[in-house]
Amino acid sequence: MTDPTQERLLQAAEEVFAEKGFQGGSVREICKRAGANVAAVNYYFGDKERLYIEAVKYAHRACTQGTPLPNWTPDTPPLRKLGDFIRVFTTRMLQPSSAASLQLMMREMAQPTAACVEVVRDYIRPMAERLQAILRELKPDAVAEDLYLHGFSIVGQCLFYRQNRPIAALLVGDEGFQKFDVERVTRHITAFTLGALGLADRLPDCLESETAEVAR
Amino acid sequence: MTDPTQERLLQAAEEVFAEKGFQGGSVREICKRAGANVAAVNYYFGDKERLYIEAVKYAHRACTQGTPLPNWTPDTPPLRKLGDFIRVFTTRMLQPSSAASLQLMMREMAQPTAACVEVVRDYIRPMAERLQAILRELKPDAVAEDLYLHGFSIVGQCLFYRQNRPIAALLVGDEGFQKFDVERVTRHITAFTLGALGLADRLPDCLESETAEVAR
Amino acid sequence: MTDPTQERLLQAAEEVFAEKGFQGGSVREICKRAGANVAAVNYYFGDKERLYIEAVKYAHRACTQGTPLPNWTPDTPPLRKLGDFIRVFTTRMLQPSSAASLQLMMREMAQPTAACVEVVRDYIRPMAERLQAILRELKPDAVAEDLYLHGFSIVGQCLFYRQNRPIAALLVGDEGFQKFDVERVTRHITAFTLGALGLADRLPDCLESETAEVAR
Amino acid sequence: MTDPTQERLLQAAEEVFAEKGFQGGSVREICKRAGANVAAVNYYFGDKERLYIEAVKYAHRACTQGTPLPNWTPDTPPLRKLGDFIRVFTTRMLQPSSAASLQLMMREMAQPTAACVEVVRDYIRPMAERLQAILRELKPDAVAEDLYLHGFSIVGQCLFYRQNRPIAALLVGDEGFQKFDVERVTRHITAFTLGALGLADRLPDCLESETAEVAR
DNA sequence: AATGAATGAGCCTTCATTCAT
DNA sequence: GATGAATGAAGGCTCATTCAT
Repeated sequence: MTDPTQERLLQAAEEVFAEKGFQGGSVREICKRAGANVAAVNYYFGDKERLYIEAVKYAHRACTQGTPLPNWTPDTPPLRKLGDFIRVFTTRMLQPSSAASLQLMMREMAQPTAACVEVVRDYIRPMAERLQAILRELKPDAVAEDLYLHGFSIVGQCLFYRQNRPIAALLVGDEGFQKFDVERVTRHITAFTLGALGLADRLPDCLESETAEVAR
Repeated sequence: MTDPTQERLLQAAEEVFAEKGFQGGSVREICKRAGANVAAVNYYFGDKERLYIEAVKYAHRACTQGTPLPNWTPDTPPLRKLGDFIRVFTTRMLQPSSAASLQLMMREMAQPTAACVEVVRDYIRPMAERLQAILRELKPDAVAEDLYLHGFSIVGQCLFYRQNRPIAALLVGDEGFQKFDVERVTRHITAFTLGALGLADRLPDCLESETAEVAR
Repeated sequence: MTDPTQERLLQAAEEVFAEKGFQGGSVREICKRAGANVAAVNYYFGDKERLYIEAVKYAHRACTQGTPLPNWTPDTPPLRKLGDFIRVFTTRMLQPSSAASLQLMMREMAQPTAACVEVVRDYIRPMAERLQAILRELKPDAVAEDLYLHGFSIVGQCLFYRQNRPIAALLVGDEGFQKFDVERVTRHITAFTLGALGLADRLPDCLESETAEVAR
Repeated sequence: MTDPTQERLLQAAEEVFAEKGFQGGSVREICKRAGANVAAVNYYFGDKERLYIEAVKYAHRACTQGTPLPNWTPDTPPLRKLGDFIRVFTTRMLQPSSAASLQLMMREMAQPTAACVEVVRDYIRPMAERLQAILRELKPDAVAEDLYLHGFSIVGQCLFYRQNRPIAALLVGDEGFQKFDVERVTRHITAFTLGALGLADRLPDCLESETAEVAR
């Protein structure tokens, strides 16, 4: 992790695998891009598959660490938390900085490998549980399955902008897609979701977060 | 197209590419599975990439034809159309029959290739325009971009169940995911969406479609 | 078998494997020596191991076909058969024509692989049974195990000249080893064996075979 | 030589090279088995080939020291010496204790390397000369070449049981080969050889050695 | 003296593709 | 028109070896 060659290999692997997939990316290209020897992958990671898994985890780490959730206090109101959550998610989806990382994650979702299990366990489940907790505060009487359905609806809206970005861009044009920036999408999804929860009038409670708090 | 060998090649390519991706799937395996000669791919399609594109289009055709939209009359109320649309989409996402086709589509979304352009033009854009038309009927004063945002929210909810199925299944368990069947998910997304549109009380107008109408 | 490329591959494999062993010989070198493509081995034989097995069998065929046993008639006396057998064996061991073939066989004996089973079944067992039959005629009252011990003693004497040729040549010098030609070794082993069988006075009955009959 | 790491490397090399040959055995595995560093081989022996040579010599030392010739007195009769010699040789060939050592020696015979010269000079030639001396006592009038031929016949019979053990075991079955134990083979080869020397009636003079004398 | 991190050469195999038939 | 034999390129990986410590 601290070894600079290992770090460069992970970065290169993230880019190459994101661009060409596990099968399409070659160890040779990754090493070349990382300025390392052909044998470096086997030396540091054992084999190509393990490098891939580590690259996926590295990618997810890059995605989440770049845009963390705010540090809520015990008395942060749940609506505020929900607004924060949506904003963090849309930010992750739309900011171009971590394009390769997200691309790699999307590949992993489409065709899960051994990496998926580790990523879900280490990174996704904690996020999911935080969203469930927020929704439980907002709908204390709902059964667990309904909470999941609501969570899926919220997250599904956010993920759309990354997972189907090429399609959306083809539909509305690249310049058209530019208009869907973080701010606009966040406001839309927040309003859409509050309406669905029957809390349309509480929209201001959600959006008062300073954007500076979550922007990196 | 009418050549039975060509047809078998497309089916085999759909399966293999869905399972292993473009790079992972081999021409040899596809030909073997289709009972054709090793050179058949190059003979019928020119090269592997063109076969892939045709397989993606074939897959999308299979997806849409398997679960078509109902034939609405001019006086079908828009809410009913919206309900139908959601049901058709969730059905496509959740029914296991067309697993390979959808899997291949998901791959293409995650990493668009030349096939993506053709699929969007031939199959996705028409669907998108129908949804835009429905939403325009429901919100005649909204600007085009807001209609898109609403459309993305609706479709994003539906796509979630396919694009992130492995993750969702890991979160709630395989047996837990079974509970999210077409009926339940359809009702949830319809209700969630109507609420977001401020039409929560109109839910019955959406759901009166006989399921037989959309079941294949 | 009839394919000239396949034939050349077998010959090249025999030489290379004889010289460097299974691990030491490379597919690349074999193909190069055979004037074939690098992929030819996998195309014709599947993998390196199968090529090796076929090369060993090819080598044994070359050894045995070059110096076959004479066609005995029902009334050929057993001593004559024994003399023929010894002469054929020493000829195979000492004639330089099939050096590579024998070298490869010796390697296989020292470290048997999957090829050994097939060679024993197809080529060695028939020879062994013929020797057993001859010995049974000469010693009708001996138990089977004693016949094997005698057979091993006879064959062991012959094999020595090939299996330990480098050592013997180092002991007596290369020019000294030259003196142990087929004729002399045959006479010695025949006389030694007849003496061991208590038939020393019958030596002439053994050696009357025309050498032309077994020389190639 | 006295360095314990060097000793462990030699033992490990003997085992690995015996099992997989020079090319098949890897320096890494040898070092691992010896609990030494990857670079230890190059440090102690220069390169892999020199380690191999030392391992072969080490193996031959282990073979001969494990079953030494008895200490004959000047008046030990030659027939007794011959019997001892045969027994020592068959014991070395058939006792399973030194399997790895002998296996490695057999490999070296089949494909002599630089190690062969040294082994012959240091270990084999002395043995050969002792056998020549014995035979010279028994056949004082024979020419040197005939003495060699007789020596080769004797040693060839013994070596057979090791050099062609896999083949013999395939011919008579593994359990069948078990019956050829040291005692039986020794008696057979001794009797066979005495008969060949025209001394069949002197068999008792050969076999009176106490077995304890040659057992390790 | 002795180590282990790091390397470049080479391994076997699979691949998509072509060409003569 | 349609095939299958044959190919060159490239794949992942293992190897013996070296060099700074």
